[in-house]
Amino acid sequence: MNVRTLCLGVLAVGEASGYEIKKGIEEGHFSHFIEASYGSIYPALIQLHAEGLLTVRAEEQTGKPDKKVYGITEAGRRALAKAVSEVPAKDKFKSEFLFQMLMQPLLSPGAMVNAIDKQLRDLNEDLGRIAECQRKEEPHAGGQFVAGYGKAVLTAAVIYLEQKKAEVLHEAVAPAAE
Amino acid sequence: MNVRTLCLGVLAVGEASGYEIKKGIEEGHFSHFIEASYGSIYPALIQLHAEGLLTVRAEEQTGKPDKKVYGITEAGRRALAKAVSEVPAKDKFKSEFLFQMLMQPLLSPGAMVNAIDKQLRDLNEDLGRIAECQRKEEPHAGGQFVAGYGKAVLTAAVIYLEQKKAEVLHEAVAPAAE
DNA sequence: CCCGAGATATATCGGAGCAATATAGATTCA
DNA sequence: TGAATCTATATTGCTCCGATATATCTCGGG
Repeated sequence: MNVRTLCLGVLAVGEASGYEIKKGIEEGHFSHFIEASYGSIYPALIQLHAEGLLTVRAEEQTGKPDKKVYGITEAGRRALAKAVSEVPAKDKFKSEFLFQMLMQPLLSPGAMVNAIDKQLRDLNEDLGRIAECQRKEEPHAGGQFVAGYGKAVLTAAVIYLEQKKAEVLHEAVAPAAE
Repeated sequence: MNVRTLCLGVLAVGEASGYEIKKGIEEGHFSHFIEASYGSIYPALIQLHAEGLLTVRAEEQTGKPDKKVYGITEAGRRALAKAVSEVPAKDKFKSEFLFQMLMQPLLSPGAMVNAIDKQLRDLNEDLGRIAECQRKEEPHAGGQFVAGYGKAVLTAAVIYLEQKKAEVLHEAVAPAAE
C-alpha cells in the first residue's frame, strides 16, 4: 500500500483537492492508522491523473490559487478494488517513547515521569480525535470498526501507563522499601 | 530519533556487528517498536565510526567474511544520552489492515473474515515474540516496561478483533435478523 | 482600522530509510 | 549431492517525510 492507493481510497468517498485530502487524512478515520505528506500526495495525484485513474477540474477562486479538484474514474475504482484485495503488509509501529523507556538507565526518575506524562497526553489527544470522528461522521461499518480498534488499543496503553507511572512515583518515594 | 541513535542504543549494551545489530533489533526488545534495514544500518555505522562515536575491530573468521565488531566510545555514550534526553516524536502507527477494513464496501464478508484471521495470526505472533523476550532475556526495568506495554496493547487488539469477527460471522448467517 | 497569526492552496527539494538484490563461503538436512 | 538456510557486508532504486517557498484570504485583538 502506498500513497497512490491512499489517495484513491479518499477520492472514492468524494471529490477533493490535494489540500483537502491531506486534511481528511489528518482529521478523519484515516488519521488513526496512516500518514502522508504533501511531498508524496501532490506527485501521486499528478501521476494518477496521467494514468487516467483520476479526473481534474480547476475550480477558480477569487484571489486564492485555483483549487484542483480531483475525482476518481472507473479505472481508478478498479485499481483501488484490486489494491484493497491484496494481502496487506504487517502493521508497523514506531515509538521513540518506548526507545526512551528502554534506555532507562540514562534517564532520571523525574525525566521518566515527564516522558510518561507527555505520552499520556498524546494518547488522550488521539482518543479525543477518535471520539470526535465517531461523533460527527455518519456511522458506517468501516468507520466504526476502525474507530473501535483504535479506541481499544489506545485505552489499553493509557491504563498500562497510568499503572506504571504510579509504580515509578512509589519507588521514587520509597526506593529501598522492598 | 534516527537509525544512528538506534545503533548507539544497541551498542551501549554490548559490542556487535552490523548483522548482529539487525538481528538484535528483529528479535530483542527493540523489535516491539522499531525497525531498521541494512540499507540504513551499515551507512550509519560507517558514519558514526568516522565521527569517533564508535570503535571497530575486524574479527577474522575462517571462511566467512571478516566480521566488523563495533563498540561504543565515551563520546558515543554522551551522544546517546543527549539524544535520549530529547523530547521524542509522537508514536507512528501504520496499518494496511485497517485501511482494508475502512474500505469494507469493496470487500466480501468472506474476504473480511480472512483478513481478520490473518491479522489475528500476526498479532499472536508478536505476542509470542514478546513472551519469548521476557523468558530468555534477563529482566531489567526498561525491558519489562516495554514488553508490558506491547503485551497490553496487542492483547487489547486481539480481544477487539475476536469480538468483531464473531459479529461479522453472525451477520453473515442472519443478515436481516435485526 | 490595521497587523499578525493562522487557514487555504499548490508545489518542490534534500535527505532518510526501506526493500530488494549481489556476493560468498558455511552449515544443515534430506 | 544438492537445496535451503545462515552468517556477513554492501549497494542501489525508489518511496516518502519534513521543511520550505509562495501567494492570498480571514479573523480576532490591540
